[in-house]
Amino acid sequence: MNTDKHSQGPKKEDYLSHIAFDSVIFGFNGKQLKILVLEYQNTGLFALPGGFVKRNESLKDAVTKGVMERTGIEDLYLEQFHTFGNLDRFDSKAMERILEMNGLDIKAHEWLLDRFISIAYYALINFEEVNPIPDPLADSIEWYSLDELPPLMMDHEEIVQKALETLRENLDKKLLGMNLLPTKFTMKELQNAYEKIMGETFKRTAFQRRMLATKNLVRHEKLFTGGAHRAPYLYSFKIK
Amino acid sequence: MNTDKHSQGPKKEDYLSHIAFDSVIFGFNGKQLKILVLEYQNTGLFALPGGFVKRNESLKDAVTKGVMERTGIEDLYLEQFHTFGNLDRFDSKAMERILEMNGLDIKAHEWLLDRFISIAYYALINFEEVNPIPDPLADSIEWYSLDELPPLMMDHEEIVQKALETLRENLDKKLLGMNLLPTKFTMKELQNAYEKIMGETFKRTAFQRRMLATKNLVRHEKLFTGGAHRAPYLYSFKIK
DNA sequence: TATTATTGTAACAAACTGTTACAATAACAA
DNA sequence: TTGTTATTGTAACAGTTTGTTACAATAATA
Repeated sequence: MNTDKHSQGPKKEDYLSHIAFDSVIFGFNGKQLKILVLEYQNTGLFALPGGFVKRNESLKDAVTKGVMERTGIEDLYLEQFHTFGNLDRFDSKAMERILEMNGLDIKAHEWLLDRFISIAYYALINFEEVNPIPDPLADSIEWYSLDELPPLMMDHEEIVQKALETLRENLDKKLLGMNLLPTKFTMKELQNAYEKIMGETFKRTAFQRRMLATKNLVRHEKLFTGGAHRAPYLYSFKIK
Repeated sequence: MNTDKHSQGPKKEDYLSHIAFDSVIFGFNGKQLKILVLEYQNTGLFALPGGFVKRNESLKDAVTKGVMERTGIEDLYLEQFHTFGNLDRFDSKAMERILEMNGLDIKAHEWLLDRFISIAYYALINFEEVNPIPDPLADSIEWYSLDELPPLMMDHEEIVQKALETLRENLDKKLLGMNLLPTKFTMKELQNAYEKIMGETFKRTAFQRRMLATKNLVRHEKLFTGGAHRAPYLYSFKIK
């Protein structure tokens, strides 16, 4: 029996039909904000990492497992932000091409060509801690800056936009405890994260005061980088 | 051929399997905040109005149509707030009972006993403008205050909680143009709506100043109610 | 010990919020 | 007409938060 990854795709009977998930995985390294995009084998098609929900697993578990398989990270910040259910959101031609280029039998995977409703989640991680792993059907997975995204298939660009909007709305409430930054970080790194996500700049002093006023930061030792200037303190988020 | 409403339920082939929607329909009349709850025929089971998505209609259209069928309102404020996908969220025994009590053949409707993922929306309407219409399978649909809800089936109480949380978070951003209030309303009615939704009281003068500062209200003529006191102005939301 | 680049805070002003006070009504009664 | 009562619309003041500028406190290096 051929167990090569190209010999068999997801089996219809294992999954809930018509239901998919997509994930917008935001990565930050103290300087740049990027997202993970995968490219399907020989098709020139770019897409968000996604998957299907097994009949015997919860939606949340399916997404957690899916994102873990791409990033290797088990304990990440995941937030559901929207479910996409337009009629025009599935492109059976593209899916057919992906199956074909992966040597998968189209008849056996016909259920994948049907209409899907997709529940979208975003994740936040520090991309320097991650070695992304491609989808079984994809041959590459790469970090892309938001302003240098390749054209994404189906409605995936709309999904990214909505993810960014939601992240911006939630930033003040939910940046805490998330993994976008290393455990300990400087105020400048935190400000960079805010600025890259919000797409605007902040005054250093006001930003510092606002962050400290939240009482959600713990101050640690100073960070000596070798620069000829006063060393900044390191901070971490309080676990609530 | 029997066309009685009890003779046939939704047909499997018309709908996307495993996908449902539920709606939390908030109503306000200037004084009280309520939601619509329906009771299934002879079962003692209470539930949120919901439905399924046809294969050839968008998710949004399905929900809009569903809510319209219960309320008669075509043009309402609808917002998707969460998708519920836990394993324990479907109770096939309850569904079986509902089918049975409606004289529907269980075999023919077996797909309804399977696992469903539900996309939840909330709607905002002025409940004095509405004559709720029961589900084909339900025998009553009634307005209930949030603090006097009957026990709801499955995870519907959790859905209501999450709807209320989301509504509270969105109130300042999205109260505008919604139909919770009549087109023209007094500042007191607006304050009542805010207080009932947020579950807290506000100082009259500060509330009035805050609302006027948003620049989203248009002032109209005064409202003479016959009360022995200065008459309040009427306001409406600016259409943006 | 001076120089340079940053960081941490203080100080002041401007904007926003909370609270109190009070004048301006509508309806009604004397 | 003129009080009386209940409620509404604003102004005034205080307290709090936010924006801006200024400046002292370092780390490394010359």
